[in-house]
Amino acid sequence: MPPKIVVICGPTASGKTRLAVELALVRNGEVVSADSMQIYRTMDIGTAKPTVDEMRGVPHHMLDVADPAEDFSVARYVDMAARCVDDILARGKLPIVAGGTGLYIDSLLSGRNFAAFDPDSALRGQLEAEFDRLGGEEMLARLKKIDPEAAARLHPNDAKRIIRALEVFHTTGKTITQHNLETQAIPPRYEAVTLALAFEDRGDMWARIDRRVDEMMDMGLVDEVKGLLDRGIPDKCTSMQAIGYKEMVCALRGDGDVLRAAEEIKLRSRQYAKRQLTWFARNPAANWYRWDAQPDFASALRYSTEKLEEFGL
RNA sequence: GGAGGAGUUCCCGAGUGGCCAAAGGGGGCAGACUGUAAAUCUGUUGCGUUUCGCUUCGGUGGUUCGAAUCCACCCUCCUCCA
Repeated sequence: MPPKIVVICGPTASGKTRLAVELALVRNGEVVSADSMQIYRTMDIGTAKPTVDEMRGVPHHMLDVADPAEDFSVARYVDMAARCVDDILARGKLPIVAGGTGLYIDSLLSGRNFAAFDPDSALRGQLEAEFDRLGGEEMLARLKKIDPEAAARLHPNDAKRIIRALEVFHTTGKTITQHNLETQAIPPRYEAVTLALAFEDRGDMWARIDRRVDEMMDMGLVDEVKGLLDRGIPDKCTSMQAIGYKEMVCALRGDGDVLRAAEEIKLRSRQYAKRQLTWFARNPAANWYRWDAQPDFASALRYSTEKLEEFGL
């Protein structure tokens, strides 16, 4: 049997950080972040990275493990996070994976491995150029000849996935469909009890997100982004795709209207939260805990420990 | 007071007699997702008993076989002249 661990997921600003800490305190746990942007050093305010105070002495892992100028990826996340989890288990403590990046969480739990990848390969550049020149229909037709199943699933506009499917075939000789089947056959690395946080009412979630963005502005988001800009972090870096950063960069380079940028950040965060909900809703095993207007952590903690016990933790 | 201009579906905005329930964009809603994932992509968005019917384009009335599109009056807003 794979080792048992805890997962806390949910959309942005749903209280994951706080619940993870509370649970860790009562269950002798350590937190492993599953957040694709909190991995970057110096990106603290805009990613709502837990502060030392918020951590309340509970060890946190997978924060600040990469430089904003580096490229990061799911595969790297899984390698590093799995080591953290295994180490926590070896020390007899409870790993609590908490975060909002669904792909990272699922990949960590599944034990999935990934086909080789090189973002700067000649092949990749060539495929991208061909996609631009020939268009999606043409590239999808090409994929259909080698991997009809993948082609049937993909939309002609889905450039990223069409290119990746072709790339996997050309570099490994296996179709992505075949690769996926093989990786699905790998037994899960961990068995998780999943706690999913959300708000009963969407309007309450939005209000919470708005407030959080206002707080980020008060805490100095603008200066944090200026710092990154001064360091010359290229726009194409993964880190610069983060909500809160790309909008602010745009404003600072343009008319300097940071308040309008903050409104944009609120909007993008709401939309992101919806995508997260869609992702997590796919997991039939998730135990949802839905807040009313105000989160009640005492009650959520009771619910969580109950679920842990049912799960045998 | 005078001269122009404008009011379109949640928002912006096209549409100047039938092919208009009304382009396009935004937002909303829903979904996808296997090395960029806070990314990327898709569907949908007046109502209904849904290959058809009903209500809608500031208001009222009119012209017409037929109007968001033409006419009259009214209301609101904007610009300019007083």
